[in-house]
Amino acid sequence: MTEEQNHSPNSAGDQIRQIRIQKLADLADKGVNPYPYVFNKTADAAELQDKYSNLEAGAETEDEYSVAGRVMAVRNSGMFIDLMDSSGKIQIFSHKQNLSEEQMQILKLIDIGDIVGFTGTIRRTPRGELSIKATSLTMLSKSLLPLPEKFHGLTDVETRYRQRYVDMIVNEDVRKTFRTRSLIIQKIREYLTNKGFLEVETPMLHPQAGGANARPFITHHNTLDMDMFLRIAPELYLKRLMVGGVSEKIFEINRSFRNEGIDVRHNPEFTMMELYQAYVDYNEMMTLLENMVSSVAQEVLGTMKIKYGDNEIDLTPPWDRKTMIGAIAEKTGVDFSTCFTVEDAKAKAKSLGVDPEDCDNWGKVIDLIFEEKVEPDLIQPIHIIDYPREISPLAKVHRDNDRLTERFETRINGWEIANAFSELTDPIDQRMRFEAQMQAKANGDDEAMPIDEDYICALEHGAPPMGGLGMGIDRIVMLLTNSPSIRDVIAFPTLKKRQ
RNA sequence: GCGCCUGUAGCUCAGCCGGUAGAGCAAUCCCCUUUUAAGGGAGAGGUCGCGCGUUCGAAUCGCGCCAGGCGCACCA
Repeated sequence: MTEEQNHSPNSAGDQIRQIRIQKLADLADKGVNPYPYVFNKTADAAELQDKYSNLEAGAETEDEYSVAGRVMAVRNSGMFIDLMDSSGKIQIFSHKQNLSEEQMQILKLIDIGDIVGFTGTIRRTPRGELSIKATSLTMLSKSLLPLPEKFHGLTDVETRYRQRYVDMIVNEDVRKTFRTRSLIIQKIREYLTNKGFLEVETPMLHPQAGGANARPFITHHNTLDMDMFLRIAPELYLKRLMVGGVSEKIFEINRSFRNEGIDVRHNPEFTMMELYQAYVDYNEMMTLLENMVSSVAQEVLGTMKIKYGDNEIDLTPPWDRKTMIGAIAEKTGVDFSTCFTVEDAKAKAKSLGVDPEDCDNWGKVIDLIFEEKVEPDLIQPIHIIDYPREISPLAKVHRDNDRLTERFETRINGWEIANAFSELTDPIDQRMRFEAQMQAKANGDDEAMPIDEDYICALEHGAPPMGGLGMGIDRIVMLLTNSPSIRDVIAFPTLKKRQ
């Protein structure tokens, strides 16, 4: 945001800023660089709070430390300062007995929001607050703009997202969420590398968008003079790597982009983990997923029983498994395993109060009924298995039923958090699946996958049988941090440009 | 894309059956000087999201636009 947008001339904000710019000049007059290069910090706030937790009120020590952080509150004309670093807070006690006249002058120029370093001895005040009795102070960064109010903080949702740095300064919960996000991803990485998976990277710029049913972002490469697509999934490239055989177990954690609606569970760019393992099927993927997610929860939160909103969710494996058709039969009493035609399926859908108008095949009808009748009630973790062939163009046909595929989607709290298959490795079948997608596209399905000739070529060189799994990282983070919106777990969520 | 709600000082909010704006915090100056939402005093700070209309007069009423939230649609 530019200064012009943020501060109209003569506004209160601009006055505050002008006063602080004057303080920069005052500091310069005293020979102080308000933006120096280094500071020798010797302790974190939390470290000291922990180390001196048994120090009695009123006790003084000779132990000297240098701390640094952001000034969050000033009391008694600067005698007491709450200093916050990324670990926590500690109080600074600045008395004229302990500071030079020059230092006292600089103290007067400190504002809430400045980053300052203090050196001094540890004491606990008579009122019980652990403090650094300052013997020197160092301005480390003069802030020019005021922070939100100390009591109510920043609550305006738009400002929180647009100026996330302010949100983070003021709201400890936000900082904590992003630390937890980082830890979750680190633990997933650890889990997979410990199991022998190799982390790889594949292109984000694709000549055509594939690997999922979604509308892509289109961009243009000038020198090549060709349109390119931001990837909607890494899937087809990861399976090319499996053909190549760099490793029999690979994974990628990175961004995908989908040009679709934005809501509490969708951001145009989002983070997915996809993994592939040779010589196993989707059953192994279910086991791997539930073991991985539950152990990550255990490591990050110390428990497998998590709270999300009003729900208590138990991630302890094994998770429930139901076939899609079985789950529908259980919920509605209608058995689609003996229903073979689109017309028959549509008639059954209507009898259940579901409108199947846009469904042009059996599989889509089943999927629609599942979404409307079964999905909303799936709070506890569950693998929904054996999806219809028509809606699963990259999954191997089910070994016992050629109308279905060996595919599952895992749902937690009603959300799809993972999608996995026994990967389709038969190049002849894959070509037919792509052709069926092209037919769907011709019939108006603008999210149908285009045929990827090079991918088929890769399969024609021979891909090992393999299980593959995709997992939405943002949604896992939402669950493990009890965040109601995906924007709470993405540092800088996509927002419309201000005009 | 559709529906509902929101937008007033840097921040958090009043004011909204029309008479051109208030509080607390932050900031400024003074007092106080072992406080912790420190305290006391004084003064300052505003194109009331933007535009057009109705009206003698609009933060307030109407229409349009912008931005955000929630729900629906699409999707992971």
